[in-house]
Amino acid sequence: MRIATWNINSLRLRMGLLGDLASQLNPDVICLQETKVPDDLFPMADVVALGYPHVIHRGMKGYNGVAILSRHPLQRLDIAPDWCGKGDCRHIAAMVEAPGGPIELHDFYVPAGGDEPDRAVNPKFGHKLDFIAETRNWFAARGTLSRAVLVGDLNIAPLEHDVWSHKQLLKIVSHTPSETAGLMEWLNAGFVDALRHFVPDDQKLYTWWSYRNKDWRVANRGRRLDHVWVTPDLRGALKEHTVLVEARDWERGSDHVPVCVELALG
DNA sequence: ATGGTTGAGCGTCAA
Repeated sequence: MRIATWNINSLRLRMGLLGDLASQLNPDVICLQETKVPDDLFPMADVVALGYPHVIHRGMKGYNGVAILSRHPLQRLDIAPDWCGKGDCRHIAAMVEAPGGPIELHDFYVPAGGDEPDRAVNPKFGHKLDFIAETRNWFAARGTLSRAVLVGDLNIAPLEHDVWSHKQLLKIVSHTPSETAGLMEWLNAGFVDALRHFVPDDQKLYTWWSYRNKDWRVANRGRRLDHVWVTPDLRGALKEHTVLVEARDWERGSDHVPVCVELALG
């Protein structure tokens, strides 16, 4: 079972690149964030033509938006609350048919949080902290989960080597101590960091490079904002991972690159 | 400290 996640930054603009992702990574399931398409305009026919007939999506005009595309049947899970009461299309979940039984799959798009890491002057930062506290509490209250996978653009790079300079980013939103501690609490509410299962903590690992760097590869000022978490019972099933770094050079690409994890289920 | 770029949609906000 191959599960990919990608902040596509507009699904309709990058439909062709989604095809490149599908052919290069061969995922069974693709989780998207920032689709930026209202549900009534979702390009269902194009997605089905790519080989993903089982689709759920939650979109709105202009911002946000998440979708799960699958080769295997899905059953939508509507058990989570409306995070922070905003109704803003940042989470979608499903039970996915898989060898050995269904997998519970969560696709998240955590608020970016604005520029100023101070909730007193920047409500977007407060929203981000509240969001990750709510999600952590909700998963913790569910007790020990099994056969669950959580992916998405979590907009936080939690570890020192998840950013190009730990020291220079400590006051930059995405790597401040309140965010990284909050994300680790959420992770520890029942998950294992699948990408760090494959790549040791002392090695640099990025999934995002700003549009604002002319030559992103030379500067290499990346951050690991995109994540794949699995419940501990699936740790032994983790088979391989891919961070599709070359996608950052795709013509009119996203500032995030796709990430894929293969699980040996059954 | 600042500025740099992109997308949605048409002024400006969000990232």
